[in-house]
Amino acid sequence: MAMKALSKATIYQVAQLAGVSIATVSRAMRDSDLVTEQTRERVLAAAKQLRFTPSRAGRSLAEGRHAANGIVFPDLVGPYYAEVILGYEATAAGFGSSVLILATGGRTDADAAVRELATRVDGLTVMGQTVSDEVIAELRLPVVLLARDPVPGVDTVRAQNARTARSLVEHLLGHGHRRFTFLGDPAGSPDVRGRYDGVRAGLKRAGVEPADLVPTKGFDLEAGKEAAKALQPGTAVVCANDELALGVLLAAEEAGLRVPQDLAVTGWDDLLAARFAGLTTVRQPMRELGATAARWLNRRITDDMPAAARRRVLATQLVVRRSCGIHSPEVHR
Amino acid sequence: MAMKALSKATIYQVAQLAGVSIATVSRAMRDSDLVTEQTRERVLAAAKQLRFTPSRAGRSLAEGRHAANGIVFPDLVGPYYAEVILGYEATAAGFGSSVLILATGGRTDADAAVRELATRVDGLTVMGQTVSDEVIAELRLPVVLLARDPVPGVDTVRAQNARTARSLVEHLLGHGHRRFTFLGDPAGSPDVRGRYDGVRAGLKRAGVEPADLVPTKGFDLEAGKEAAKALQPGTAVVCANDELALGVLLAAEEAGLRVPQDLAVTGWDDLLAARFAGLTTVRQPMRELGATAARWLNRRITDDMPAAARRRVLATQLVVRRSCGIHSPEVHR
DNA sequence: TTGAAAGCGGTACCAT
DNA sequence: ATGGTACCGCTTTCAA
Repeated sequence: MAMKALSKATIYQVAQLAGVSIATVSRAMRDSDLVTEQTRERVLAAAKQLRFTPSRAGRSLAEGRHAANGIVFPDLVGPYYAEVILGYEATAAGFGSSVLILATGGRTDADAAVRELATRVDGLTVMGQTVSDEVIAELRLPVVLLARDPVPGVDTVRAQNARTARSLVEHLLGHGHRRFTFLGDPAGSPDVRGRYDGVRAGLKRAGVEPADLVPTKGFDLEAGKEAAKALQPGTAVVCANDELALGVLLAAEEAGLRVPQDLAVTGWDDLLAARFAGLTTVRQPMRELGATAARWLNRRITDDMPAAARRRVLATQLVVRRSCGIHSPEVHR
Repeated sequence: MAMKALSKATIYQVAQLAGVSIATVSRAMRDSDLVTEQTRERVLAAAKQLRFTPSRAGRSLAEGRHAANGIVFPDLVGPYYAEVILGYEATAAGFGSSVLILATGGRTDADAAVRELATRVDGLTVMGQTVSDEVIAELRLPVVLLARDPVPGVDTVRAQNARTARSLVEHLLGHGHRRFTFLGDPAGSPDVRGRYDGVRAGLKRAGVEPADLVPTKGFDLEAGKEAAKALQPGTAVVCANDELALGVLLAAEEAGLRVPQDLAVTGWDDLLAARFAGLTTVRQPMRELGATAARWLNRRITDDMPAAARRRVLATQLVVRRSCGIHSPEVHR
């Protein structure tokens, strides 16, 4: 007994079984009117019996659209990207759009992968450090940039970096810190560069000597621990993200340095771990970033008129805990 | 001047420009042989000039495959799923397969969404508590189950739950704990049920009275804090995951309870935060789970012969820190 | 080596 | 209200 039934049913088979044309089947399964209720029932019954599901490829070809869009990101390590993508997926789903993901991290053929992805979707959201502007420019479909420097004519959604970094510096200055180190590679991502710029601006404005820049090779715990070796006691270490900062915390403990007395440390992202490590950091609206990108992309795909490129910078928020300096009675958690 | 150039080029236009048939274009862009080097060059030049990229829909329809597969998961909150998906994507990419994601959390039409997804891919990986076995059974394509109870005839990849949970209990017993509470909803996911079963088995074997079951409505920090209200001092609280445990830790601190003296707490997942909270927990090979699923799915898609269903349980590892009880000199981090 | 043409599985226009 | 049919863009025989 062969399992013939396993092969997918086509619209032709449904039409035959229902005794109608394929056009009628197509209508019955989509348009409300233009088909007798009686006919529709017959068609639906046949479709059910055959377990018919319209072929996505056939549809896409005929409709000239994929009903899907993609998001390109560097990596998925740490909760940051995951949260962004979740916000993205949820919003895209609301528009009836499937989501394809592409992590460029650790890939040598990122450009090719993005081009290939571009053939499967109606639009693309491109995050941070993934592919060059050139690749993006030659993409022939709607694009939204996320956490990335703007490109003329392309929508861009970002989180506040420089300004909040300045606030962070001011807070540290308030603690009496005068020696600063920035940990992380500003060339590693636009976000990090923004944060670094903000730190420099804040120090300059206060007339304090510029921060030492200690580039890291990555943005994870290990990179932080490694980089911490070069740190001088009595320094305020502003880290590009929480994981680096947590690495520094670990290294400091091993080295017997007290935080914040011997070393002040701050992060960025407000991961769950930051709360338990007592790490002063900056919170970003991650889901909202993803949701906004998805919304804008959908608009680009749907709209006919080529509206002017939009840009938005979502606010971020300083979260003060104990790693940045001794605070008065208030308990920060 | 209309931007005609923006419309996508088709194989016909390339053929015309190169002065050959579409068949030749198709060959030139794929097969190595069967085409003169000279012809190929001409075709590639034309393709380049027109910025031609084969239509994915056209291809899929002709080839009868999508070169894509999907993964269905409950949610993306917390690093757990993100890690699994990252491992999955990386491996799938190695097979030249794109990845579509679908989060069923907070969706009322999960079944329909999964069915729709099934039309866009060559195979599907389905995680934990997302859709019913019935839906999976009626799917007419290769499926791999991840962190989910096996279904006859379907490949399943899971992480060790019960056994490590027993080890965890034994460790707690070693600390002298005799009153246990399990925090989390065993009905909420197969993983959690496995952990609960392991705890019960461990206690039963030791002749200790069964653990109190305190179901939570979710698996996040808030749920943990909320549930903590019902906890009695002097109890060992085994939580279904780290976030719940961290919530308990927070609540304990607020209530002035010392951990582990007044309350022993354990989690599951070994999130980054667990390390900083000193939380005893269990580490899972998250990326490896995803990678294995992707590998198996690819095999199902590629292989012709319907091999017997495979099952694998990946090992997990107890990570002892200070929340479970007072340890001797060793410092656990 | 190359071309003509038959699908692949739908959608939608044009008749009837 | 329904059917016939021309696409949608590509792959792959089958001939030449």
